[in-house]
Amino acid sequence: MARTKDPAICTLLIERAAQMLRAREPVTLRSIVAGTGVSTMAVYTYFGGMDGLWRATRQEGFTRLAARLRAVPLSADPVRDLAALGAAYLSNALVNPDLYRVMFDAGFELEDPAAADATLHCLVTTIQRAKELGRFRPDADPLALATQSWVIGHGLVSLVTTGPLERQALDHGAPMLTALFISYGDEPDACRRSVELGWHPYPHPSDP
Amino acid sequence: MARTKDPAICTLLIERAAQMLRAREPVTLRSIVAGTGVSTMAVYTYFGGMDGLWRATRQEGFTRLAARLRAVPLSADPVRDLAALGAAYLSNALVNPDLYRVMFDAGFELEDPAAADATLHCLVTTIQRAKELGRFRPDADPLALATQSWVIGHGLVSLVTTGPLERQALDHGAPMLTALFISYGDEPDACRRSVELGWHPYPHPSDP
DNA sequence: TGGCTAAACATAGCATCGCTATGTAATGTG
DNA sequence: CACATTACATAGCGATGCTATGTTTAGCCA
Repeated sequence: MARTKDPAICTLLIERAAQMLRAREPVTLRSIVAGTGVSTMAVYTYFGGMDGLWRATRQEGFTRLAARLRAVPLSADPVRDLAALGAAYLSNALVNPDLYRVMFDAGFELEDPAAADATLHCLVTTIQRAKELGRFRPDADPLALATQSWVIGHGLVSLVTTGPLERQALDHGAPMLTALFISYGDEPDACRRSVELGWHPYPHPSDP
Repeated sequence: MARTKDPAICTLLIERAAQMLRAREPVTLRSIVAGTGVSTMAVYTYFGGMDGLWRATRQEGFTRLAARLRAVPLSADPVRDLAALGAAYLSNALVNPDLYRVMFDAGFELEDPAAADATLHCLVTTIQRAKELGRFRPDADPLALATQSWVIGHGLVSLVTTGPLERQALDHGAPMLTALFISYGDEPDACRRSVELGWHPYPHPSDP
């Protein structure tokens, strides 16, 4: 055989793309490799072209999202945790809005589709836990509820980051999730308390 | 003065852009004017560049959406009508998914912002009507409920058209809207009936 | 250990992109 | 009817993503 690909360069290019994305600079083939010492061909040997680099960047976005969701401290109250997970979802998207946009760009394809499923599964297990504690109806479909929570989170983030809604509109998340959870059988008063406890809609300034 | 701009050419260019968008062809300056007899400069005299043409296309998207919402037949049941409006929103986005994507692209700016507000106002008036009939609580905020309905519709459409969710996931719209309306005070059984009556999630093959 | 092979990487150039500078034709007005 | 102003065509510029080609380096086996 011959030389082996340097994984450091691979992550360097993705990191640089994400960084330029956040800086609102145009992400072009030549601007990415400028200053790194590597040539434009690296993008092709590593990712097969710009499309591949966008795909890898999308994957990076899901990786960061998964890390952020995994960092949410879980409690004995799964409904509170669901709200906390939703808030973390919003927080992640607001910290890297451009990375989030790339994640859901046209031509949605990942090299590792399990990464996207993992984030949903994170919600599903928490919903399952809520069911076992009798917070939701026994016949509640965890995947359906997880999907509907996702729809709310994505709808909010998407409309806020692209402009039509003000940042303050994120506050709608709490009552919307509350309405959704109640429709799945949770007791209204307890649900409101739990969601209020878990809901922290505004992002930390930190950015992992 | 001198020659006056030909509005026919203006609409022709927008129409062509929307058509190429739907055909999944790359929308480039030269490909747009190819075959029309007009030169590339027309895009600059009419729209000031490609950005202006995208902005005009975005506006066209809102115009079509408004027409579709206005075409929804209203009934004596405003909650039914809300569901019908939501379904029409989904229908419009599914018929022209690429036009819909352009509408909410980064750099959200319209030459006529009232067009976007008009669609929301369409929901607000129906919600107001529901309040007057006692379907929602007297202290319900119509704009908040309209915004939250929008979030659900946009979240669904966005996740379905970009890939992560299957088309069948649109069925989540009805229970989500039901949960939302109930949280605003509607009587559960009546709400379910109304939403079911108004909900037609799948688009007509026609495309105005 | 050393030579062969294949993969990683650099360089140069191509087609095409959006855009602008410049020239021409057409139209409304005095 | 002549002029000035605007619409539109043509040509070309810098920059884009990508590819063809050459060079260098790393791994395998005799």
